[in-house]
Formats: sequence, C-alpha cells, structure tokens
Amino acid sequence: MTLAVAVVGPTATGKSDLGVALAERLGGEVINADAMQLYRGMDIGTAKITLEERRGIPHHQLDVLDVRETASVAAYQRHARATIEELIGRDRVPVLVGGSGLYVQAVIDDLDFPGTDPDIRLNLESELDRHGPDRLYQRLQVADPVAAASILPTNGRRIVRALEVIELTGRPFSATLPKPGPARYGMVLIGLDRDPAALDERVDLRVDRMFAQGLADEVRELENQGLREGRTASRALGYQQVLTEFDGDHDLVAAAAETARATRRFVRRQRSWFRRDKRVTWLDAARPDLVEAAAALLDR
RNA sequence: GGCCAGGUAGCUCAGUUGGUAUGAGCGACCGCCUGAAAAGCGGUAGGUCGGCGGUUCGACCCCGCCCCUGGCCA
Repeated sequence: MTLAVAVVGPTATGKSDLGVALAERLGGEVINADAMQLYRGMDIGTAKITLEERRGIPHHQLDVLDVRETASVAAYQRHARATIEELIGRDRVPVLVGGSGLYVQAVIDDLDFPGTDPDIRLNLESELDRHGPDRLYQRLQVADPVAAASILPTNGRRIVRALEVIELTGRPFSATLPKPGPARYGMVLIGLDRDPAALDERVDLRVDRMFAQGLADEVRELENQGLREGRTASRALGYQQVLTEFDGDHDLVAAAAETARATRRFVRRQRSWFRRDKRVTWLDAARPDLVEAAAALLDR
C-alpha cells in the first residue's frame, strides 16, 4: 500500500487536477509544492486551482504567505513535512503537487539548510551589488575551495549564500545537492509532461486567458498590498511583467507576450530539473486514461 | 515603368574603406542549482553574406544583369 505520492513536472501540464483526482481516489489531501502559490492573492497568475475545482479536497501550503514576505525553502520544508506527517498520522494520503523542483526535493530528500543571518546576508549582497561577484568569488576560493569549484564565478547568488553559511557556521559549505536515494515517506514520484510543442501552445493560451481574466487588476490590487516590496512575489511570472508595464507603456499585450515567452523558458528549466531524477515515472498528461495510469503506478 | 532604400544565423539587425564573418539581441538545444528557485547561472549549434556572370592574386564588400521586399513618383 502506497503511503504518499508526488505529482511533479513543468507548469501547465495539469498537475493540480491530477492531484485532486488522486487525492479523491486514495483518500488523500494535497500539499502544494509551488513556491508562488504560497502567496495569498496570487490566484490568476499562478493558475491556482479554485475552491470548486478542489472538490472538497483540503489543500495545504496554499495561501500561507503575504506578498511582502520572502519565501524560504527551509521554512517550506519544515511546514510541508509537518503537514505530511500530520496527514500520515490521520491515515490520509499525502499528495504533494507542484513544479518547484527545489521545494519538492527539500521535502523528499535529506537537505539540511544551515541557517541564515540577515546582517551577514545584507553585507554580502550589498558587496555583490557594488563590486560584482569577482572578489566575493576569490574569497570563496580561499575559504572553501571545494565549494568554489562547484560554483561558477559568475553566479553571485550562490557565492553569497556559500559565504554566508561559512561565516555563520565556521564550516565549509559545499552546497551540492544530495544524490537521490529512496524518497522520504516512501513517496512515489509521478512526472507529468506533454509534447513540447503542444505544451508551448497551452502556455500561450493559458497566459492569454490569465490576462483576459484580469491578471492586471490582480496585480494592481496586490501592488496596493505591497507586491513591489516582496522579494519573491514580485518576480513571479506574469506579475513581474505586468509591473514592468505599469512602470512603462502600460502595454498589456506586450506584457502577455513577454509572460508567455518567460513561461516557456521556465518549462524548459523545470524539465531539466525533474528529468534527471530517475525516481520519477513520466506520464503523458494528454492520455485519456491519465488518472487510471497514475493510480496504477501506486499499486504495488 | 522610373527613382530610392533594403536583401548577412530560425527572427530583428550590426559589420567588413576588397584579405578565410570577433558578429549582437531574441529564439533553439543542452546543462547547473541547499534559506529569493516562477529566482539565479552557464555551455553548444546555426551563415555557400538574394541569384548568375564579370573585374581582381583574392569579392559578402567593386561592376553588370536578374530575382525578391518596402517606400516614393508616374
């Protein structure tokens, strides 16, 4: 008897619907693993599933952050795991659904996040802003040659984090993802994908629909709630592009086109993230017997 | 029909005062990813420089003709 399942893969493939269907079938509940769906009020642009579409299935880790708050994998890991363990305790099947690869991995693999410090972080980041990554990278080469070897000299973000951890813990921070072993909670990983050209087309349609449904109004409303101060939320696909147009020509057609382009790029990054995880069994989301096929993977 | 501008990478365009195209942005493909991850970062492949002829040691660049696109004039 399978204890837990995760539905992963690129955006716009139909993960949310499959998640609900599986939860219904298995007596489960959904745990969101989508970084941007953590935010309250970001509904249209994140393609958040409606209450009706949830069909009574409880959804967790959804609408838990204010747009001004910065998301955090480490916090997500704690909360998602707590939720999953609570569900297991009640004999409910956890159905983890989402396309944020790092978030999924933080739940099912042994990732330990060594902490953070706002002051250290701020210092490093302002140094990055002022001088670029070169000298920070040189420091990293001295402090932790192993980490430096696995981080590109141009990747300011990773360099800053590595230096932060080293300064904070006094220990090296190789910052390499663990090799995937058996997934925590015995989780079965189902990957959902579609023919690339067909998915691109779906993305275009979905973006058009988002704008038709009032994405710009949603962004305007969230702007009043501090969206621009939100480090994570203001970068979300669609939101980012609309904000840019608010600052410029107010050309929503351009915003939509740019959102679609960026989303297609995102799809490719998601594929390359999940593709390498050999624990994932892939299903074509277009197959008519999708739910049955997915359910069949869980019988053993 | 005449005049002008233009035809260079899949797209939009730089460029070479004649010496094997440093091409750029976007796109495509591939990859990396430990507290912002819908973020951040990297790699690779694409060109008989519209066609044919000529001049030249050598032409994408000069000359001729032709084809195509856009504009103006008739």
